[in-house]
Amino acid sequence: MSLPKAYDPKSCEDRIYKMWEESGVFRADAASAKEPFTISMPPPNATGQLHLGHAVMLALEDVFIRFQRMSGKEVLWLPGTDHAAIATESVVIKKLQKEGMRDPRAQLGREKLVAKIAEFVEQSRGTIRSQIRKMGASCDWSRERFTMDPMLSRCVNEVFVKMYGDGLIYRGHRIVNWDPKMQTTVADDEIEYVEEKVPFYTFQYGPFQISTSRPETKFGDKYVVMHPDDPRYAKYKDGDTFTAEWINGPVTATVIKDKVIDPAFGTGVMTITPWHDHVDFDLAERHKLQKEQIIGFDGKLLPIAGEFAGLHIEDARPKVVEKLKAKGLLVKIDEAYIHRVAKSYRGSGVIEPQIKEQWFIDVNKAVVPWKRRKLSLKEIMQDVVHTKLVTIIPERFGKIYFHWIDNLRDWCISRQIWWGHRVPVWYREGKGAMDMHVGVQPPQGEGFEQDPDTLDTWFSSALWTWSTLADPALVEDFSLSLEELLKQSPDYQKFHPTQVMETGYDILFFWVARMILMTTYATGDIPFETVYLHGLIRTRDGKKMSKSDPSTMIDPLDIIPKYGADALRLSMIVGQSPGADSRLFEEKIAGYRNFVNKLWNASRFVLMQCGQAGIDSRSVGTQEWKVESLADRALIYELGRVTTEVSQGLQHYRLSEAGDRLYSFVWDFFCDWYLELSKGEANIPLLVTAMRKILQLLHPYCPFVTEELWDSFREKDDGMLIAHPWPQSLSSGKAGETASKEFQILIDVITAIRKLRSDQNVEQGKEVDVTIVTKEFGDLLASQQAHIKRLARAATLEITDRAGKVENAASAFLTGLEIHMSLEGLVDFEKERASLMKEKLQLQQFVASSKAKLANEEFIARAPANVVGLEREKVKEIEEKLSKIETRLKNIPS
RNA sequence: GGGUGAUUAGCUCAGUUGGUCUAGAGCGUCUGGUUUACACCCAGAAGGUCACAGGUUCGACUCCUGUAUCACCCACCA
Repeated sequence: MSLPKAYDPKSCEDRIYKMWEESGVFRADAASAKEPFTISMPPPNATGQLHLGHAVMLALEDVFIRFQRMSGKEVLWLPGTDHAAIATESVVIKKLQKEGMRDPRAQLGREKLVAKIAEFVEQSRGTIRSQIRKMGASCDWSRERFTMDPMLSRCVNEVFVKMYGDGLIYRGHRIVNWDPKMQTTVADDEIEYVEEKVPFYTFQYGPFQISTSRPETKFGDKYVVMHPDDPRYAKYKDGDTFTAEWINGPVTATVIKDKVIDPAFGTGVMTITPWHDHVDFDLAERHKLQKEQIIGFDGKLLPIAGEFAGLHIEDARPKVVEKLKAKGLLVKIDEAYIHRVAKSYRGSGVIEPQIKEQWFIDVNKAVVPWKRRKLSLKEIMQDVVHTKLVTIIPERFGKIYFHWIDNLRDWCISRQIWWGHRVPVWYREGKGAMDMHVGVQPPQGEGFEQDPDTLDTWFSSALWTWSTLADPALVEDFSLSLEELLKQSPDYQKFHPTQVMETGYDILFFWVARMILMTTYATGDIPFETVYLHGLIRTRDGKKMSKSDPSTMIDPLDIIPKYGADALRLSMIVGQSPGADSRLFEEKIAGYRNFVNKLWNASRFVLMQCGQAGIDSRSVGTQEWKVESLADRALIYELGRVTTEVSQGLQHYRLSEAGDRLYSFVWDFFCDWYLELSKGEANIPLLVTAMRKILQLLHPYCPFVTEELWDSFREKDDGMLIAHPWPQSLSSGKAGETASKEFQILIDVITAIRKLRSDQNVEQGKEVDVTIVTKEFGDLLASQQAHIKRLARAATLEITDRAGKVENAASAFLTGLEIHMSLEGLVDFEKERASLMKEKLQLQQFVASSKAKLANEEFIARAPANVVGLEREKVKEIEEKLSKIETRLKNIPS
């Protein structure tokens, strides 16, 4: 069998993926006796395309999954998509507008628009499915879910009803972030602040001067607020009233004193607009002040604005300023004022706070039974992380998480858009009051009308780890409570809680925190044991890749055909630490493409050796392989070590470290030395065994090449590599360690000779005579002379222990035709001895001084007991180190 | 304003309980190479006061304090 000279990912990736998928290895079995290992794939938004953020998520999770699958776990990796309420609706509306529809909401109506969005989503999900496959993700497609599937929707309703019953969901008039463009509320987290330079006006308001950047909201202002301790305004008392000339004539205003006012800012006095500002709203609530709406939900001024009514706020501003100026009330304008404007994270308009009736989740009400206490949702979120039921990697995000919870306000869950889960509440005119029905199903009676609002998209995705595992066959069985439903769902029983939640740190609050909140509340169990957070992928210059600037974007779909999915995966995993942003650029990917190719060629070489020896590479394992050479022994030892280290690394989610270890093992040890030395005297059974192990170890990282190569090394009883058991680490004990050390000496000698040749400008390829003078390693080097001769191009090699000509007996000398100088490579042991001696001396000094201290009665009497204890412990520790150093010194041949 | 992190070779980054780190890798640069797989390769070289200043220690890139620069997150000012 002969393989092409270079690995061509294009020619095999799709074929291999198809083979895996059709074989059924991706499919999890809820009836299996094996220990489960579950990851719920963070569902990409059902809009548009996958980007590098998704690619890194898929790569990391696939490594976890493949490792655990090979390690004998029953793995479930459940894929799916999120309906992404606002994001999707706004994408589709924009699309329709581009196609010429002026106002799609009004023109189509609810039902038709939702149908249009559903159509778009279906298409988009198809794209996403194929992109996930391109990355090699070995997820269980038979269990693919969508947040708006019937069963997932039912879970949403179940949880809503349960929370309502517990008094955790309430409806109230509160100030919310209103997006006039999308005509919906937006969550606190979904707002980002953009700095803008705007004029900052100061006006005369009765006896006070007040400043504002938004004069157009000031029509209804009839309170002035100042700090109670501000001496400038000491003569005014809380509750005092006065008359002020204002935009549309005189108003009666009231003085309010409150500590939120910063006396140092502006004039230290402000008027308030409670309907359109969070802080003012809180203040108004505290002092029970009147609130008036100034701006309509369409962003235009209401009748209270008098002559300005109907104007859009943007247009009204200069006109209002003009009028105030004409009245002589404008004191000054500061043109360089930096103001932070709230904008929607979803990329639509400027946020205008408004008071609206909305649904909220109360995060402070202590009604949730947890460990024989009643806790609030906030407290539950804190408890599960504090008690390490949920571990966050990297740890520092725990702090950020707690900080976020401390500042968490009630969560507004209703949205005024149409795409999403409709609030499961129905109303009808009743006798005197409104009839309200909150239920999983619509009410029986006549005349009920469902709440027009939909739920925040994170409400449904917060249930993702388990709503996806509820048995869809039971969706119509409404006799079952949520608890019973889950009890009767085999997947839920087998695979929940999940083991790892792997996602970007940017959605720690949006999603991870809310999953912990909702899942722990709804199921009484955590959603996952470990949270593994990855960082953002940035450009080479450290900039964010943004859709608005396509030149900064790297599209996985451009990279994969060029470099292969394996190379892309490696470049996003190796050399990255969790939670840290990283930069990606083509050269980096090319570097890992080269590695993949190196692996390919190493296999090719091994296969060639098999061919030359007339051995079938697929039936070597049945033969006994014998350990022949020093290199063989060293290989076995190193193979054992790398297996142990990689297994441990993967177990502890240290993917980068383990990957890096494999990279250098394969390239620097296996290819550069073992394969080179095996030329001419290949131990084929061992070579094939090593190759098989390497493919197994690398498979989680680069599944495609390894599976492709596996075909050449697969024995009769082997299936696909993806399903092959993870290699056990062979232990070869002391003998192996010695072999490894001796092998290192051989490498050092060869390297040293090569370096000498280079220093002496010996022509490449020209053979020289070499003399090595050594006391300790004569036998070793003599047994390896063929290798030294070949790899260092030595015509003759003399090894002697005559140290006569040499001052330092420990250093070796090389004598070529014209070369006679000292060789540095061999003195490692000497150096080691020297450094160990130095360390030993230092430690001995410490032990001596410390013991003297401990013998001193005065010290013992005066020092606190724990200090003495610590000192003793430290002495013990150092003495242990000393004894280790002793043994190491003894092991150095002298 | 509060918080978190980063600062190691020209560039991108590793360095997990302080002691084989006399600080490594990849890319780039330079020199030389058709050696029984691989030029997506091989052999070598140059290049670092581990941001700065103190402290703890027998010993600090690693721990502590402070400073500087950068990045991000949270809150938000009328």
